[in-house]
Amino acid sequence: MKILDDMNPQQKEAVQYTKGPLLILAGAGSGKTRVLTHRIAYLIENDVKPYHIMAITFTNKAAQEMRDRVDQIVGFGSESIWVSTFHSSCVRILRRFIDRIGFANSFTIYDTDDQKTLMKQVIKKLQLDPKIYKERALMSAISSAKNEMISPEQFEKDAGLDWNKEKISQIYYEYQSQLKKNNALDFDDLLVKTVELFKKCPDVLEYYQDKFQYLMVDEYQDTNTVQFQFINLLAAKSRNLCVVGDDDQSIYKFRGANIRNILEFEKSFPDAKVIKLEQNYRSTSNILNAANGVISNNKGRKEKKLWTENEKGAKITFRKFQNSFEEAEYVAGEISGKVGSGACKYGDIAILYRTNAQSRLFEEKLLIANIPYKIVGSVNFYARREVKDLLSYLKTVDNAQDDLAVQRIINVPKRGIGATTISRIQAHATETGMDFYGALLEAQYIPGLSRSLSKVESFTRFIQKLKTQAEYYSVKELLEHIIDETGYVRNLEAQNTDEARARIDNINELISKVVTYEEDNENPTLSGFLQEVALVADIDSVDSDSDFCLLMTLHSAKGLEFPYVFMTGMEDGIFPSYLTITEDDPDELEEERRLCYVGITRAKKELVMTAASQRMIRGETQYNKVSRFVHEIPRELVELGREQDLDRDAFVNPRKRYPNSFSFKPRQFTVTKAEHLNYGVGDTVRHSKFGVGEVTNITDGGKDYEVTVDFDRAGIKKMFASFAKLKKI
DNA sequence: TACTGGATTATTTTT
DNA sequence: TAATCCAGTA
Repeated sequence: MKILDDMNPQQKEAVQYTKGPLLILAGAGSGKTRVLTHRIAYLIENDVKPYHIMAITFTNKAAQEMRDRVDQIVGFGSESIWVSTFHSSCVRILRRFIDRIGFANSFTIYDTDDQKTLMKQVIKKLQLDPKIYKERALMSAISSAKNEMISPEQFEKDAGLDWNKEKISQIYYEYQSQLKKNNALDFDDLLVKTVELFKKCPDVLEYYQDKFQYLMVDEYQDTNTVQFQFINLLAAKSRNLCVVGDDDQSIYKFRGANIRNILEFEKSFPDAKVIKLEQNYRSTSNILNAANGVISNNKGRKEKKLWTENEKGAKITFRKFQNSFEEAEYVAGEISGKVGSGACKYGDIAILYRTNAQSRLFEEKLLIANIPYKIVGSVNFYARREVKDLLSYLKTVDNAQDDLAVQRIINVPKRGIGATTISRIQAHATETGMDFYGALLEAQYIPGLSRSLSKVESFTRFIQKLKTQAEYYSVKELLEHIIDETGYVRNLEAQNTDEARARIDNINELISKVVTYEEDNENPTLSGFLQEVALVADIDSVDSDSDFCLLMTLHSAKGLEFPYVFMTGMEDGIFPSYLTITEDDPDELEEERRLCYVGITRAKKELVMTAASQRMIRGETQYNKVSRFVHEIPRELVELGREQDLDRDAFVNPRKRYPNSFSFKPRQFTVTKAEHLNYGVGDTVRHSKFGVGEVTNITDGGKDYEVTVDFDRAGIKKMFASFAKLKKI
């Protein structure tokens, strides 16, 4: 049978063990995704109906990949398998049944931004001092409570006489009641409400238990208590539960992940079969040994030893720099060198860092070096201001109960409806118990609005008109109509700044996402689009075919692999983070170490680690030592620039530099060449970094056009057309 | 009501 | 550093 071809004995066993609880302890790069996909294929070949199969992955991207791969093996039938993230599975269930626990099925989903806004309103409403009650802290307290399935009632009981906790429980109550009033759920609620639904409505639970007779959970080490309950409830009847995970890769404790879920799986399921996948197919043995060296410093792991038949490969490169600018220049230089020499393409390379803020410098240097790159994470596309504004219009049209959306756009663009007016309307809404939009509709009965009344009325007229149009317009038409009527893009155009242009680009991107959605779905609806959009992560849209260097946090890199990996900012105080070191909590440090392990094991061929002895952190210069994790790599596996780089507390001579760091010679690029350029010699063009300049020369380099531009500010630059994205002006 | 500039403050990681 | 907040002004 071809499903079992090219599999090692453990993998085969995992694929064929389909009945009863199964724990697959899969080390990094041991082919667990392959096992999962082949397991699904195996089930289908053995007459399990695809709609009886559910697989939960960490990202939508992983889900899509899994589906594609199953399709390839089985040939067909993958569409009716549920492959999705915890959150999207829950949304799907709740859309159908949440009315059974008192919500409307058209509920909206609040992202972190919305939660924050709502929390601010709660604090205000309860007349608490925002200096003492920080929304961030409150949100995380409530989120942890939800992850542990603690209701406001329970929270209050647990608080006992603790005055502070008692206060938080009040906030928690109010926060939940506001959500309910807005017919909204936050991310955590998606899980909590689903479990609640299952518990309150046994018939619903039974329906899904019968439906999902074969369950698979990927990245099991990162599940939290609610997720654990969700899975347990679903699997309780069939007991065909297969979980795959690696305790060494558990990196989401801050999000409530409970590592005990995997460590104690055999306690919850005493009859569980355990299969270990310990052969690594991904990395060279040097990389793997470096990873093993680091992770062996952790206590409380499941016993396992990863090994590989792969060749030794290059040593781990470690370079230390005077400051973070040089670090970024070095990385850019190395990338130019590697790609220039034909060793690899841009898409083979990833730059990883601990915090999103670190991406900025790399972005700058890569841009100057003319290296195509993509930043994953930082600000989620759908969280950008212009995108959220437009989505809020759509949400208002779709579900006017969502007060936050209405309030967001009521004065965007400026309509002369100010804070005073809004709070008058809000007061009226609270008094009468109606939602904000409802209050807007009867603005004429609200005293004290005077001059703004007409403005409010013209706003509601506009929205009401949109609502009518929504019935026969496509989502794209509706969106374009909104953009046009509000003059959103025209306003941005008038600003004529780089930032405004970037925003317009994002809006166009949003329109094309709408188009894609409408093309891909048989029954595209406004609600459907909004729902799809609410749960996408930035990583989901990363296309593996495109030739870009990827920049992302170590967390985002989980589940991915790259031939060449740069782990940057390897400094105590950055990674492991300052907080971890100062709090002196061994558990926290172990989590950081696992993160380091995840980073190292992303690399297939070469791993480069860099550090800077001086770094600007929020306007302050910090001096950091080389990360302890670097020291934990067996010394013989590391290739150093200078011997003293690894000496602890070594003094760094600022004059000494690396001669090979800066090699931006013109090179062949492996990018798609534009058919023709929409500018020519003599035209004035704009570059996102260098500003405005005049094109002085264009040569056809075969794979791409090489354009020479004389910039007003930056001087003469030679660049490749497909990446420089010059715009004629 | 809108806008400006100065002060303040926050920082891990994300579905 | 960068985002956000707040007071004062037009």
